[in-house]
Amino acid sequence: MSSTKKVLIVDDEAPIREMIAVALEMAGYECLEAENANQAHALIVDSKPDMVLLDWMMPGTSGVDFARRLRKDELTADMPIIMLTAKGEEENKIKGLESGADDFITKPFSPRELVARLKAVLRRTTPKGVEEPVSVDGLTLDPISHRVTAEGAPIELGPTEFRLLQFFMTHQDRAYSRGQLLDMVWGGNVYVEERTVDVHIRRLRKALGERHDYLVQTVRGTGYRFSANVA
Amino acid sequence: MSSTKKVLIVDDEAPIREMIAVALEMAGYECLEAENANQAHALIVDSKPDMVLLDWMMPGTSGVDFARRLRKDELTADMPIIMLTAKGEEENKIKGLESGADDFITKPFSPRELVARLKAVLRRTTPKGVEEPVSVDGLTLDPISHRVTAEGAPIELGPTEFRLLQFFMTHQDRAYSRGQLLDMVWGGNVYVEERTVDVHIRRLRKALGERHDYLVQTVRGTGYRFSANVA
DNA sequence: CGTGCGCGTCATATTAGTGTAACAATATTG
DNA sequence: CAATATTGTTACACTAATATGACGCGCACG
Repeated sequence: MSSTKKVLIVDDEAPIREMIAVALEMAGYECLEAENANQAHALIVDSKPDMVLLDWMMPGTSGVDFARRLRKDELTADMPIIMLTAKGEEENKIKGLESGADDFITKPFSPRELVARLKAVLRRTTPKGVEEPVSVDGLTLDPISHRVTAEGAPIELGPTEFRLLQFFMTHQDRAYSRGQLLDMVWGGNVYVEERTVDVHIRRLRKALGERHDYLVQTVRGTGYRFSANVA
Repeated sequence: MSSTKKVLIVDDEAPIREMIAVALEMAGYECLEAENANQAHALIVDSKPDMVLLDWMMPGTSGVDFARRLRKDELTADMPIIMLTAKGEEENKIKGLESGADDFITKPFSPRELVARLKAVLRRTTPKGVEEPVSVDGLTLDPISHRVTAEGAPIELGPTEFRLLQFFMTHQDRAYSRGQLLDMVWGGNVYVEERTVDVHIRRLRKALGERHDYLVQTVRGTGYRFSANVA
């Protein structure tokens, strides 16, 4: 589990992106850059960064619009966003936060401030459901220790099954198509057969054993669902 | 699926277009072809494809320019675009994304990859309608979890019955002919006996049980109706 | 440079869902 | 009430969708 966080910087001015990137890299972050909304979107689905630094003013789709767009799509809905804006536009702050930004920084800012805020947001958003253990009917998944147990007894899972189960446990009672599962669990830029999902479902069920395999439910003609309720 | 997607292939080399078209048609897409920007533009306005496959290198207006042009026109601004380019031109990738392409494939590519990418792009650009649960007299259908319950107790439905019920619950108090139901629930381009509808109505009623089967009402000489009010 | 493990794909088995036809029941018409 | 039109029911062959087991490949680790 790589603990280096990926940050996507979206700004139309290359020098600014560069400056920020340097600051962040010195602080141990990995940086991606995009100069407009479309490019940013492509990179997000592609590389799944851990957070987005978004310039307020951009030609084409503005930062706010883009943030809103990200919030709407489930795939990116919980992506942390920090808005960057020029000074003296306090009223924008309102709109920025409304649009779903997690924080707001006005230029000019010091690298130290940026890193500090970023850390804060990351600390605040990352543990949200991501680092907390989840458990259902005696089945527990602990993201921190990367372990799954049934009534305390450990369950062996391959990496993919683990991610799959983690996704399921954090998105219960929802039917997902194989395609959606591929997007969410495998990642945006892998191209595998949809049937592969079946196989991993199978492996997951087998690993869960009779006691818990009812949780992974088939929704015929649609996909799969994880739920503690039968049928 | 219900609606077959139309894909416009723009490339100046006919054999390549043909190859791509064959691959896509096998995967169940409908294909349009154009060999230059003008022709492509005409087809776009004319047939409104769901996405465009655009060759990077073309005589006349190049792929990038054309993409830009599409992005500028409001009518075509959100048309998904996948760029095709020759290998070993990584820096083009940047420009491709800049110009607004949603994805980028370098030749040579396998048909499988092409189809997979296409699917992915289509999946993430097709906005999913926000689906709220509907409920009538204790009967609830939740599109998200893909579940139907009567007073909380789950009801088993096959895919077709599910769609049928979903259609009914979102179009209540209105009589539909069997033909209309076939169009709406089965999809426009399938040929099945109209009496098949009767059978599925029967199955639906049976699944709903005595408690709720009154909701599905026969309109003699016309078809069926879903309503909480008794006729 | 083997070796083992996890992953993706295939081929095959299994099961669930569909459409049709045939017959029963019920309404409609005159 | 008979004759006819329409809908309800059921059984069944057929198809589509999912489950399962096996295989080979690539990669990390020794």
